[in-house]
Amino acid sequence: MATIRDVAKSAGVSVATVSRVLNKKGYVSKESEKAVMSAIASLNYEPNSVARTLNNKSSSMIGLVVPDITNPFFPELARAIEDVANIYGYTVVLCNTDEEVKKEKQYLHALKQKYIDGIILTTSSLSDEDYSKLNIPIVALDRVIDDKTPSVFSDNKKGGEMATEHLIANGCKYLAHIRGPIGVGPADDRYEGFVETAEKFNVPYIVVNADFHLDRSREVAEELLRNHPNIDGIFASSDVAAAGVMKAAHSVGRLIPENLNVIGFDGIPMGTMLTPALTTVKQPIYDMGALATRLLIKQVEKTRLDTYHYKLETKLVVRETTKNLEVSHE
Amino acid sequence: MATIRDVAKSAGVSVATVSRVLNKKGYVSKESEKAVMSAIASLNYEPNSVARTLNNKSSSMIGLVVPDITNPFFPELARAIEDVANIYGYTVVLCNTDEEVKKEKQYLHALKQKYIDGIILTTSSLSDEDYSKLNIPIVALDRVIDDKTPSVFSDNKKGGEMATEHLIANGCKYLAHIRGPIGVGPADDRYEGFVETAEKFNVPYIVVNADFHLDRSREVAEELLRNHPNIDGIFASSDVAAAGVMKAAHSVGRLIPENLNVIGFDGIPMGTMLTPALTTVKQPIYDMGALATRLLIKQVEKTRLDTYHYKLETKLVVRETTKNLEVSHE
DNA sequence: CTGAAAGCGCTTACAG
DNA sequence: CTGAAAGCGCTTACAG
Repeated sequence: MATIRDVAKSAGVSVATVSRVLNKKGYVSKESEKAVMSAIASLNYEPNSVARTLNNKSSSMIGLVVPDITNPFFPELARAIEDVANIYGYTVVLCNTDEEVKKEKQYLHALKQKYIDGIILTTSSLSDEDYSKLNIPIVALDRVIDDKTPSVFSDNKKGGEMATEHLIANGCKYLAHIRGPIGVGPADDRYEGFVETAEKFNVPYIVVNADFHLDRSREVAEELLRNHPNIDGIFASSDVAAAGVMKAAHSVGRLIPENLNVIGFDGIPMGTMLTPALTTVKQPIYDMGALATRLLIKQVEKTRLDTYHYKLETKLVVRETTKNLEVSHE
Repeated sequence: MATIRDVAKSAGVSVATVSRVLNKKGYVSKESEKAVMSAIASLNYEPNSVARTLNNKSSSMIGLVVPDITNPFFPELARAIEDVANIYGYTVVLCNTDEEVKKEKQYLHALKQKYIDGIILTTSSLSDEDYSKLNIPIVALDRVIDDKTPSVFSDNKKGGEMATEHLIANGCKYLAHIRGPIGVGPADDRYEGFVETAEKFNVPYIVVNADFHLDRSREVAEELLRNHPNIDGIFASSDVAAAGVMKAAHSVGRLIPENLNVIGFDGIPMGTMLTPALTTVKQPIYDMGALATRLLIKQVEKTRLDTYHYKLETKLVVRETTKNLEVSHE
């Protein structure tokens, strides 16, 4: 492969001059530029990015840290991130941490060694100072780390309210919430939205704890439905949990939506694949990923951010697991 | 950050000696080694991987090229790849190509610039020579590129046979196959397995063309079920397509599995989330990814491969969308 | 067993 | 506007 020396020689100039035209930096006479350009073309020269990285301490790579790409919430996020990274000439390194501190540390470390330019964190097992000690631009996605770290997340509380209002508007008289993991910000916010709305409208409700996973949600939902057969509206804290609720309803012989409304949260593609298709509160997943990446790149390129925290709107997507129970009773 | 010079100075040796202990290469006296080790520890020194890469022309990174990580077949593959890459000290760069030649070329190019050590391809839009010209170790995953490129894939034909046999064993008298995209190897093989088995057992069948996507599969399945109401067993070429079939069945009022058996292919997690849970032919997705990565790393580290092409077994996973129709009629 | 030196392929003050 | 030289932080013949 041709190097910058080869180009310099072939163009009859110094490597410094070649470097200048490569980077469009500093003065270069028209003639020199021409000579360099044609040398580059004829030698099929491409600057070596590793050598550049070593000098610039910048690799044009960003790291994406997720708990587990297998969780259906993340692929779309990853796609968005990669898409906009690609537009700006960055490449993305994928890291699954399983929320393990050790793995996360190890990855952040490895990324730093590689002069990674920035990191998008969708998990945060470490302490704030661990992150700031890293001294690499970070954007928090689907969570908030601290005030100084830019973050992108959706309005989970309002989403919880929307879900609950929808159930109530549909005539549900006894609500339940399959709550996500306690202590996880988005899950807590959705819970709050649920509780406040149910109370605001004076509708009785029950909350049961689960995680975001299918099996656990299914179990608790089944028990819930058996013990409280008059529940007629369930808000699950994630779409996957809602799928578990649907299975539970099937087990106990409840018909969705005819005598049980179910609504999820997230808006992942799986929801459309269910039968009946899942009504949900959709987060703008792709937009979240895209925005986070833009913010990160801005930081990398030292552009001042005007806003640090972006709360994006969620949207009610009515599909087939909810319907107006009063109308249907007629 | 401390550099190798700092360590050398602090240990009272030359950088060459430090480098030797770092790489466990060449002779170093016990004493020098000790001095270096403690200098490393006290300075908290870590070798700079970019500088190493520049020298070694090896980055300890591998590229993963997928059409779209959002396709639910890929996250598990990506996870497996990242897991084993991590074990061997490699990091993975994610590239979505949308099967576009231009994007793929651009990525392969960028990866090469970064001295990427190897590439796993789950797509192959380019010509064989484009790949060999790259001159980077490659492993083909879920497809075959050519004889000299190691590949990992599952036994799609046999999988198709298993699916079909299962339907027949369940007493299905009139079969249909929702075929995947024509010309895509795995889809073609599943199709062949279906046709041969149906003919072998002399069971009438219909094949309709679709892609691997939900909507198209749903459409063709709905039309199929309307026009041929006596179809009682459908083999869909992917789990996502099977989800489409389930929606179609629901639309036309067919009950699964009571009077329509449905079986998918892939074994992605979504299948378990459906109600009823999807019977499927499971590919060993994680194992495929893991094996491909091991093969790639072997090549990178110049270990001779004894086998180039690995065809892995698929497995029938009976869940809730199939049951013996004859028994149920009693 | 060890060090001085060249080299990986760039970038960037500095002097002119 | 341009080039010689130092430097980014390592590795690796080579000579001793």
